[in-house]
Amino acid sequence: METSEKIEKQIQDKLKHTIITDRRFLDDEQLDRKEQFEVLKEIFDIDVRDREIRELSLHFAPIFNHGHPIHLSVLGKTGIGKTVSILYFLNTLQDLSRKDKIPFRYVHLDLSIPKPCFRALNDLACYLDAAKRYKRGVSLDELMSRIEEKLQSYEGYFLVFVDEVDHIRRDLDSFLKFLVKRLPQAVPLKLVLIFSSNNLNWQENIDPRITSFLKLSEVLFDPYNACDLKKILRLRMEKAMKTDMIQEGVIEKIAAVCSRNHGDARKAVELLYKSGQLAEKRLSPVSLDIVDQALDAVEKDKYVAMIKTAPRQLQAALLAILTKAQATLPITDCYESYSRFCTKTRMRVLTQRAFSDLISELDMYGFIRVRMVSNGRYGRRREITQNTSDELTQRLVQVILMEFDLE
DNA sequence: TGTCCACAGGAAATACGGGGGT
DNA sequence: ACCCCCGTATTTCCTGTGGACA
Repeated sequence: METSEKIEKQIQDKLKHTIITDRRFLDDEQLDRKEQFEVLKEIFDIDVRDREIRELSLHFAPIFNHGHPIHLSVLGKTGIGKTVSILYFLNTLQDLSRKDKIPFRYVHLDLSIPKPCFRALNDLACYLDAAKRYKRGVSLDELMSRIEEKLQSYEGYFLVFVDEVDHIRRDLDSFLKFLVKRLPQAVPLKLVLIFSSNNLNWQENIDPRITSFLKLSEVLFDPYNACDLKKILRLRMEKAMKTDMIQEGVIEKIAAVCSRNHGDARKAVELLYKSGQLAEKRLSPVSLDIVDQALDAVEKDKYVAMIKTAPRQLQAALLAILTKAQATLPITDCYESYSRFCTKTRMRVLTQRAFSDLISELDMYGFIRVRMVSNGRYGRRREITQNTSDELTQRLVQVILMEFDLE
């Protein structure tokens, strides 16, 4: 009797302290396009992204006059709503053009995960229903021809939204050459391209013969400021959480922290989500203190998740460094302990050259810091400094060992 | 001031693996 | 079943270089 009472009370307690009522609205991945648009529309309605949308409208207005807008380059950091704003805009554009009986279609080429030219073209072909999904084995030329063939009979506006152009890993040149020079000549349609990128100079490394041909207009997306973030967070909170469980100032704090860092809305929402989860676990409302803890947790999770999915060799390299106790150490020392580890686990031992690249990669991801030190007469070398807190270091070591099935 | 270490890091070569065409 | 082709990972080869030392 007593136990059942206890259980009942625990359940009641838990329910009373539930904070997140619909987690889907705290994670865009779980929303479908339509829901994303709805959320977005509400944000637009409170004047966020007003300027950007206006610029887009002005740029594409000529379509309704049978003009031909030039290509567009949309710039701005990640997580500030470039993709979803543009998609929303394009969708509206499509509706409008339908009303005016203007043939208009668009394709969203999503390169948020980097892929080579071949994949990108293949994706485009798939959207057009011009080819199936190949892994390998078809030449680029073949794909291009098929795309052209498919579009041969279409004469309206055709818009390709190349999302994160600079993510085309190899041969961005030939990809662009196709879109900019070859395709428009091969088919009768009116082609308009939109490129988005978080790198302001993404055109820098492109063959000048293409750039000179490519006339671009630009729209710049600003990072969200604290005020925008506050509006966005409040909206999400109302949709997904019990508002009375969230203390005064929490939203403001998250908005402030995130606007200071990157102005990234996705991260802000993620932080709100994590705070909610943490608070639920503690059976307490979301307080400022909990936000701090969530901030910490989000940061650490990022590193752990990254190393978990990283290639074996990279894991081994990091392990070799983390298990060395010194604060700073030259790469050669690391290489030794790395190669020892490899032989122990019967992995292939990479050359120093390759190892050196792994080190640079680890530096890029922020696991370690590398700096060049010159000893003059005695040569130059790079030195590695650990960049993670002791606690995180231990956790990373643990995770990597687990990945290797070692204790 | 010139030398020269000990490595960095670019470029090209090579190995590899897996899918499609035939 | 065999060959060809492409993308990726790694190796091999090589040139470049900051600055202590003589």
